[in-house]
Amino acid sequence: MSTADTPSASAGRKRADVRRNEQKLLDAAAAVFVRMGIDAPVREIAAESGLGMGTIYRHFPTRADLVVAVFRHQVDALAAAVDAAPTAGTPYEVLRQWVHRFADFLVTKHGLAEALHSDQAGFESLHNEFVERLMPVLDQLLKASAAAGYTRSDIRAYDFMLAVGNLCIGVENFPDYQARRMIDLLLAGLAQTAPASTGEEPEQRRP
Amino acid sequence: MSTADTPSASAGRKRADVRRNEQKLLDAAAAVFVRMGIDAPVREIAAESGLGMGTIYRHFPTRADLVVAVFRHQVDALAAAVDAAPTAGTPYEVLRQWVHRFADFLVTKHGLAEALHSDQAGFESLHNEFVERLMPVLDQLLKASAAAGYTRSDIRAYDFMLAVGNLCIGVENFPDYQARRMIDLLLAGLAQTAPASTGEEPEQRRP
DNA sequence: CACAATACGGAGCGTTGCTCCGCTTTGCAA
DNA sequence: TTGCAAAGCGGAGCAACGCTCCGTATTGTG
Repeated sequence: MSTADTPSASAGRKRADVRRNEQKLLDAAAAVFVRMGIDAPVREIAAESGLGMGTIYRHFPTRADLVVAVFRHQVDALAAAVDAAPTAGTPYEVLRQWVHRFADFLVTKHGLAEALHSDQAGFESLHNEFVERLMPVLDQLLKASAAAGYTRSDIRAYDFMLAVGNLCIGVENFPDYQARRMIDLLLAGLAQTAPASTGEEPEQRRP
Repeated sequence: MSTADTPSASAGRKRADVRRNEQKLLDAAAAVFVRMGIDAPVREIAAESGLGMGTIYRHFPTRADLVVAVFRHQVDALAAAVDAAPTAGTPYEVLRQWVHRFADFLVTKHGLAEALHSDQAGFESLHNEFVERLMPVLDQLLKASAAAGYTRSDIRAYDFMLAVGNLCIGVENFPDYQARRMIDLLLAGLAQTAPASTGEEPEQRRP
């Protein structure tokens, strides 16, 4: 549990009830998202939190903003993961592992992947949040892998990120669909030299 | 224009007004889908057709059924394309071209790709229609290409079809996203031998 | 031409995301 | 402690959606 992060965004001098309610909201939303998925009605979150609709919408102007807030620290963790990783293999392997972690994150949040690419009004903020936080990381991984000669260098991080996100769509509704396999296929398409399934050749120079 | 197919489904002895209205509905729906996308309100289609809500829902129990009916002949054409094609290259090239045609179809119908993988109630029929009609074709293409040694043989048509469909999601809302490139990447991942960007080596035996 | 069978129309239901404004709570200053 | 603006809260209400229901109109056959 403890799904929402610290008092976080704007710890600056706020009324006590505001901080308290923001936390309540984040906790309630997190619980409801787990129980009913990202698409849960706002009223449900209001009920869970014991607060009113108005309160929700003052704290988070749109449903998407609430979603962003709930998952922000997990997105941060994902963004930070690239530094923390002790280079556990070739750049390609590092890229590969990060992509899978990204996919796991999307898949475990019911409906997140779908929402990310939704045309629903207001959901651009969700898209933007992900792009802003995660694309630089992916770009870095892609460039490193390409520079070391493992993968093509003509693939934009933006496209690749959206693609991976897209491939995660439908895992819930169509249990037969094996998103992981398809992500691996995409990664295989990226590799330009050896399949590099087990990176055992650190003979490439790295920048 | 002429987006709806023949009197088609159930030409069997029906009241004249029924046939007439079904056609009106299909034409109106096709027009509205082009103008406002797949997600257009049913009321809009009712207005366009000059008919009432009740009529729509008697002919097509759910919005998804209407969508299926409108695009059925295009799906048929896609399914038939594989036979018509005079084997314009290696099996891999044939597969590749068909996949791109499939993608083009999805992309040009605003919101179709999204709807295909939606969890919205009633939209399973859309999914099913596509899987039933198109998966056998794709399976055949995949098997042919694999048998000729061009591509991996461990990829299921179902997964691959959903993946390609998924990659088409978001083209409308995020103009920067290059779905085609990502589909090519997936196809590249499928190839296990040469990149085969221009199939010029017909030295593989074919069954 | 009459009349049963069939189909139509659109008001209405339940559900959404989001807004609006009268009422309550808070925390500083007296 | 207490008074009182400023700030925040609650939930009825609005518009839009998919879909249903049933009184009325249309059809085609005896």
